[in-house]
Amino acid sequence: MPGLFYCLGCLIMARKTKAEAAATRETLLDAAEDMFIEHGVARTSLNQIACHAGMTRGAVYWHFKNKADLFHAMLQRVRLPFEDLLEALDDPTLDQKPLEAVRLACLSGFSHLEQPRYRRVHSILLHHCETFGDIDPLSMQNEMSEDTCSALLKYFSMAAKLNQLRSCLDPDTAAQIMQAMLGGLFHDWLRNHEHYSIYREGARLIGTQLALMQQSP
Amino acid sequence: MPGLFYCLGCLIMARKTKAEAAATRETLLDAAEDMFIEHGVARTSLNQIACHAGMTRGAVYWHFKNKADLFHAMLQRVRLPFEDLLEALDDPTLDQKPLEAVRLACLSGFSHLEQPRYRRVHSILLHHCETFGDIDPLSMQNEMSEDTCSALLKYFSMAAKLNQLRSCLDPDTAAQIMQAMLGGLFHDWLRNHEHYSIYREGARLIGTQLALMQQSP
DNA sequence: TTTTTTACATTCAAAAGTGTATGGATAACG
DNA sequence: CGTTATCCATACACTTTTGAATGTAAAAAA
Repeated sequence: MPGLFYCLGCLIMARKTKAEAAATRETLLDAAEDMFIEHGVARTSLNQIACHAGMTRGAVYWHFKNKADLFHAMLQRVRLPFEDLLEALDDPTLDQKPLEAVRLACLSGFSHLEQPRYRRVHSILLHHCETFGDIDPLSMQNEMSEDTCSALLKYFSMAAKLNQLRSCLDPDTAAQIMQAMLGGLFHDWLRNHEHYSIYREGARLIGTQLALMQQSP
Repeated sequence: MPGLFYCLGCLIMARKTKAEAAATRETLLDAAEDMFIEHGVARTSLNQIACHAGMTRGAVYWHFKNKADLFHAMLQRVRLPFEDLLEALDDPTLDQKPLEAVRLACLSGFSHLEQPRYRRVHSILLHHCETFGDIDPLSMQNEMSEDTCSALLKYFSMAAKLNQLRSCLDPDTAAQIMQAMLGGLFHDWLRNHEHYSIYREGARLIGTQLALMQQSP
């Protein structure tokens, strides 16, 4: 346990190695997640974060410029789930089955979301922070929505061309309906993730919805 | 202009009539809505609210116990939209057309939401406040979701009994899908209400979705 | 090895916000 | 018409939080 000893009755924490310093940075971000979820972003002070991590504000101000900088670092530890969702859509074997591609992309997104760190950070973004500093969670949500909707539109258009979409359903409307469903599921599950698995329930709902949208052969 | 004059170089505001006092209370609540939407609930001080209303904190502390009390009063100026939605479902002429009842209930909810005060307060609840005092917006959202879902389930069950629901779709799943859609639409529109009308777009999407769910005769 | 930089803890000053106490003119009431 | 309670502004004490300054022992560099 290097660098830990007493000096004049006061506990002195000496310099850490680079690896140790990086670890304390992660510890601080973990502690910030905890406090943000429990008390909200605005109502947790940097001192609360430092204490919960077993340190003082000195550590926080060394690793981060201020609270907004720490918040930004916390966000950058996770990638947005819908990017993964879009990634999974790039499967060449699904070119002839666009609705199946949408289904698998949703499943991929759900499974990413169930990882604790992803879930916690997105819960903070959606439910535990107001507009804060240079970070506007609403515009971030809007970006996610637009990305999702445009990707969905692309695949629903393919489905329409392949005559796999019900004739009464145009691709735009299909994409909007699906995007609203995904957003609703997302918000709902983040509010009470301990009650059910978004992977299981989401898969079931998305599956039946896609079946409703599909042109019966 | 009663009760307004100068005294020793300092502007003195004398006692108002009861009607005037009630008006300043409303003015304070309006100002609070403005500031909450612009800066978030946690990051607006009572002084900012008072200044934006053209008064001082004295007025705020006279009409409200503290910030949480003011927030609660702001919420009580609007009723929750899904209560109206449930209200509209109580139409006896629709007993034989439960899916149509659901559609009309959604329309009723949408039209209520487009009233500025409803929209603003719900926008604050969903997007501009963290858990605050004795008010937990997440549990309020959960209550709204559960109420909506149980009402939807009731009517989708009726539809199933009347053989108006597609056979591949059980009432529970139908209610969950519809509730996710409504929640997604709700969040989406509150994020950028200036871009479209939830009444028009919502009506269109809900209509096609219900058509997808309906058993073709 | 010597010097410099790092990785924090501690301390301090300043600002902001809250709650309360006080004052004061007048509307409301008897 | 006199009294009282009201409606709000002002002033004060207190707490909380922030950002910066300082100290320091060891890691890292020279």
